[in-house]
Amino acid sequence: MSTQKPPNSSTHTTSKPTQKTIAEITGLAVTTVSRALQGDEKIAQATRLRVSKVAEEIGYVPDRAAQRLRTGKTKVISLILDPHNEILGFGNSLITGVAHALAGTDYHLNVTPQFLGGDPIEPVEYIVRNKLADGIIFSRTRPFDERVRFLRERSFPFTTHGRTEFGYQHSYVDYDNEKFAYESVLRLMQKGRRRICVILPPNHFTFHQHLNYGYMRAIRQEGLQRYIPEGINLDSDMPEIFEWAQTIAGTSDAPDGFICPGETSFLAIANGYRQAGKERGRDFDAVVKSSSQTLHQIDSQIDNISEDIRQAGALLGANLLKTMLHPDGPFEQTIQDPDITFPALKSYQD
Amino acid sequence: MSTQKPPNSSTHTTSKPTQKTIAEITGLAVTTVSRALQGDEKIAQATRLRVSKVAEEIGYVPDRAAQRLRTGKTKVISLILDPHNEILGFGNSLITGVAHALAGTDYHLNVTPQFLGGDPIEPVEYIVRNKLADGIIFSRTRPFDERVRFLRERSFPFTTHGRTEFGYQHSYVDYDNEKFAYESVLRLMQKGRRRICVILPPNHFTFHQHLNYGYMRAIRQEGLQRYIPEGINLDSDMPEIFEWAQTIAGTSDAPDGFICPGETSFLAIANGYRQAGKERGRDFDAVVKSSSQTLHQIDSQIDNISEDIRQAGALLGANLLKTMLHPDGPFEQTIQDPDITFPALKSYQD
DNA sequence: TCCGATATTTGTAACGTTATAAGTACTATG
DNA sequence: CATAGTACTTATAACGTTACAAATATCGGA
Repeated sequence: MSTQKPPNSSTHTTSKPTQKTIAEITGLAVTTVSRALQGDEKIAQATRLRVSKVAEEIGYVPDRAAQRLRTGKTKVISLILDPHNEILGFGNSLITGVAHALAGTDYHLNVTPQFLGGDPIEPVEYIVRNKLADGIIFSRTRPFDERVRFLRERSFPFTTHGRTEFGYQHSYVDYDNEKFAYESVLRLMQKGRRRICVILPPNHFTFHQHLNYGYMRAIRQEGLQRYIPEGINLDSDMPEIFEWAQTIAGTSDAPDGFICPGETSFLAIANGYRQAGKERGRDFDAVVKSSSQTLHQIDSQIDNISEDIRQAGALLGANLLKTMLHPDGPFEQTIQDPDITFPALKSYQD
Repeated sequence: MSTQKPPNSSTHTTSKPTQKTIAEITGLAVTTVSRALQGDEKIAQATRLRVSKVAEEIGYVPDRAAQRLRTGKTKVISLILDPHNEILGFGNSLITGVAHALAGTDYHLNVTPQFLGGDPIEPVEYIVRNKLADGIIFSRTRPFDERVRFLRERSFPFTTHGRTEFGYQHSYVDYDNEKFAYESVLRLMQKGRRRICVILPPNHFTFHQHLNYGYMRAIRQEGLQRYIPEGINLDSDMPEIFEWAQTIAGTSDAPDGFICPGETSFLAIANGYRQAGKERGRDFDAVVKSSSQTLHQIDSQIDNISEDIRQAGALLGANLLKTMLHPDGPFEQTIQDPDITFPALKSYQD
């Protein structure tokens, strides 16, 4: 038994296998291995098969840093999330949806936190500056969103959750908040409510406008009185909303119907009213927008209009992938239709 | 004016500045620039200053892919998050905390989703396999956690939220759930409650044991009857808990005190009891563990014991950084003390 | 003036991958 | 049998950074 080491034997002992390892095993050149792994048609099918089999056997995984350095592509999609509490589980649902869209591709999902109170442009600038991703997804879009402008100027691929009001187009996924608000008013009227209040998001968000339009359209059409709280919005802390609700519950023109585009605002309002001796179903009703069936199942009297956040995430991911594949293709724009399935009114006679 | 291009003129037009650009401007070698930027003491201070000034001016940012390829370090910390709804805003708080700990270092935070129902080892294996991070943080730790074993075997740096029961040690941050449960029982007794029920997490989690120990210690000490629901746990859906609560509320030995290690379980229980005609404060009381002050501020009668998740994140980040810096140093182990500050009992006479 | 010590800078190679251009072998055609 | 085409493979260089070894300059002392 010889202890001598042949001069050209590479010591693939425990070190991570690379294309070089595959090349040595198969006797091919590294270039061939690389192209075979990419599925290049110019490489004989037999070779491609052999290479991928060996790769599989030795547990080869491409070095993303090297790929990234060479190609300039990070193969990463960044999802920017800010910690608003509007809809329970919003972040997780969105993540799950995007991850679902990315499954099967070689793209990784990277979640970048948007700090409370921080400028929304910051994480975007940071990602572009350091080339941390090939594409960006963000939410809470504004009519003239700085981030959209910034990314457009640099031709950096992105998709937004929510629309803008710029003259030019871009890829987005949005929910038909106008319809949600409109239908909510009608539903509350069906239940005999006349003093209908809507909780709006801060007015710098585009979906503030949409909710407002839908609400006002129904209010005017039905000849009702507009009731939009001042000082309170969808992003207010629960205690703030709670206190406000408790206060107004005692007034003579207290609302008897609420449109809550999120669960937390509803919970705070219901608690505030209850503290003031008012009961839901008897003294007031509400239509709540939620992503899960949670609230609805706890109390079937709460009218629930669903916004499928997970689906929104999946659409955002798919739209972004398309946008990156065809930079000059059409803009992928999707509007989600509210799922309006109210329980029959007769059930209230029980 | 000559239109001829000197042979060696590099065209630093609009292309991204690199160390080479700095080298050309300063007349130094690329190596010198690299070492100057690293703050190497062997480089003259004057040079270091000049280099960093030029770098600043031309907007140089290091190419992370190149650094990563060369050094093998990703400079990324991965936080694995699963979408449990136990404590409201758990994920966001944890992210914020870790990000805070990482601010000022050159580490990036990468959030990896743990899919519901997926094997917890999967994201860990994926990260290690593809070398997507230098360190990992995860939560929901189990007594003999597969992930801990996996990472230990490979000497991959990590910190956990929650302890294990392995013979060997590792870095962690945990909350004193034993104390939380114990103190909760005492508090409910103070309020005159005797049939005290605790909602426990699934029993494969370590903090199930801790909560159980604390609860049982107090129960035995006070000579009470143990009340632990079957079929329901902290991870059950709200509707499930709601239904369970509604059912037991009607029984003769219905609990009059609840220990809820999370807000959602409390909300479901309170709703279930209310549906059965029972009111909190009159028919039952609860001690709730929460991260925000939300619930407590909505209703001051809810006794709240706080778990500072944001701080936990900051500690996890700090612990992990230390662990990575001193791989053979002592294990960083931190236990968070519950913040027990109940409102005075006399306030209930109002 | 020469020597060694100290301070500072530099050239070379490499991390793992892929784009480009260039090669080789085989087959069909005239 | 030369030639052109086809099918496939390969050598070379480069992405931007840093580790290592080597070079150069500066200075005090004998």
